[in-house]
Amino acid sequence: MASRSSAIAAVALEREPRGTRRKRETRAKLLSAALRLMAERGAEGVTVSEITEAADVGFGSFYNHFESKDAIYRALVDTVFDEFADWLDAVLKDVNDPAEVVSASVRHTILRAKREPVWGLFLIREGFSPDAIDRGLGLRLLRDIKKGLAAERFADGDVFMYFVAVSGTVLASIAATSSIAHRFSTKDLPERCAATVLQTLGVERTEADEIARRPLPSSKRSYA
Amino acid sequence: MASRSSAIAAVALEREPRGTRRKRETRAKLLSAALRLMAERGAEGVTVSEITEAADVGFGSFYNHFESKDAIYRALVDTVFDEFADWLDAVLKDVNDPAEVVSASVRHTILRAKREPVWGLFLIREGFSPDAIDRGLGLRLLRDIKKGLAAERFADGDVFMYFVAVSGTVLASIAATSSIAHRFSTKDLPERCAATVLQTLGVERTEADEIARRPLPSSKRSYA
DNA sequence: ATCATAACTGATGATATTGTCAACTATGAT
DNA sequence: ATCATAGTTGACAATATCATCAGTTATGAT
Repeated sequence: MASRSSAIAAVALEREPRGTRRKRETRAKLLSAALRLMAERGAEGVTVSEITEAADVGFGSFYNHFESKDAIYRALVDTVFDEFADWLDAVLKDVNDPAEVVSASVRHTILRAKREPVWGLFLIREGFSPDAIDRGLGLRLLRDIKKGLAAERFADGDVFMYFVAVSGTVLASIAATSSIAHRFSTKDLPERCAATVLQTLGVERTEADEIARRPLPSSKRSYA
Repeated sequence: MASRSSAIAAVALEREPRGTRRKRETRAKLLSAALRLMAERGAEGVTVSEITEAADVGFGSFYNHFESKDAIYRALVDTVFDEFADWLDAVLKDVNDPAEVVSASVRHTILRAKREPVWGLFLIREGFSPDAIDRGLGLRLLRDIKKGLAAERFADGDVFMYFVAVSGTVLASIAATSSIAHRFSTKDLPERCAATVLQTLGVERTEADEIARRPLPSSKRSYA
């Protein structure tokens, strides 16, 4: 085990010099700390020194990687919204039924929010900001809804309303988990949310339930 | 017309001494300025001096009314979420059909967000914050959904999912208006959103469309 | 008209935050 | 082993923000 992991480390070293790795890790620590703090208190409510302290790096290091607080925030939005959309595309590239694509996307999103509450918090906090909808996750959803309509898989209807209904329902599901949810069960929330969304898109109730419970196409690879 | 309104003003003066009115107006100016600034930049991203400057009152006046930035923010949440819920209750008190209550609530909410974009911005910015769902608007919606289920007006289903679907769809409608909406028409958005929401609750499509287009019970009185 | 009270005001000192920089350390090439 | 380079670091000065307070103005009762 030890020899195996050091062999892996050796290979990694060969590909990526220590210096480069060190820099990348500092940047990653800053991004991760900023994600947590900004999700909890909002982008503006966090100071640079709080970020560097939480990341356990020197104050000055921040400015080696980002020119301002706003810059790290923008980098964060890119990471959260775009990288996850790319990951979804990779995981679901072989799924042909648009209904199943939407269902699996919804489930993966809610699952990740549950596994990484900070990620979920950031998603709901920034998901409605005017310049955030028009990005990775949103564009991807719009595309899938159009596909489903073209294939007559969804009931003939209003693309725009379908889009806001699906995105809004998913975000609200995640948000409600940490507020009123104490009075409700959130067991099987990914599946229940997927089923509700499919019904809104006009899929028959029993079929919606069935699709929402299918084995979830997944991946061993981490999100980013 | 002029004599009528000055008569009203005279009565108001009699009931409310100038001093009291002055104080109330200062407070109102502060709240209104804070609403605009916090909606645009987030609660934490605004300074007290920015608020007093925008409100056109002295810096020190702020602390006559609120003990901190956080205090004015909380007062704002109360205003936005609770007063509007009370207003909705007053306007819709004579409507008996739960489907029509939900439809009219949805339409009024979107209409107000359109008339007062700052109000809408604040609603979507704070509507998902963990302690904001569990307030006026949210509790009211929950109550109406339960009523509709008890009356078997909505399809038998998951109260929690119904709640998040309706609230999420409304918030996302408002949010999308100022982002991706440039590629879609938002004509009749209140009605389209109400119809979508009713369908999600299990109301038949043609009936949902009809309810969503009924004359909207309204009121001459302002919201607050 | 006079006065006590309530509300407003901006200057002030205390504190917090920012962005820069010169010194320091780790890295990897020679 | 030596050295140039890249990356890290915290101290520092400049600036921003906060909360208080003593002085001012408006109000309304006598």
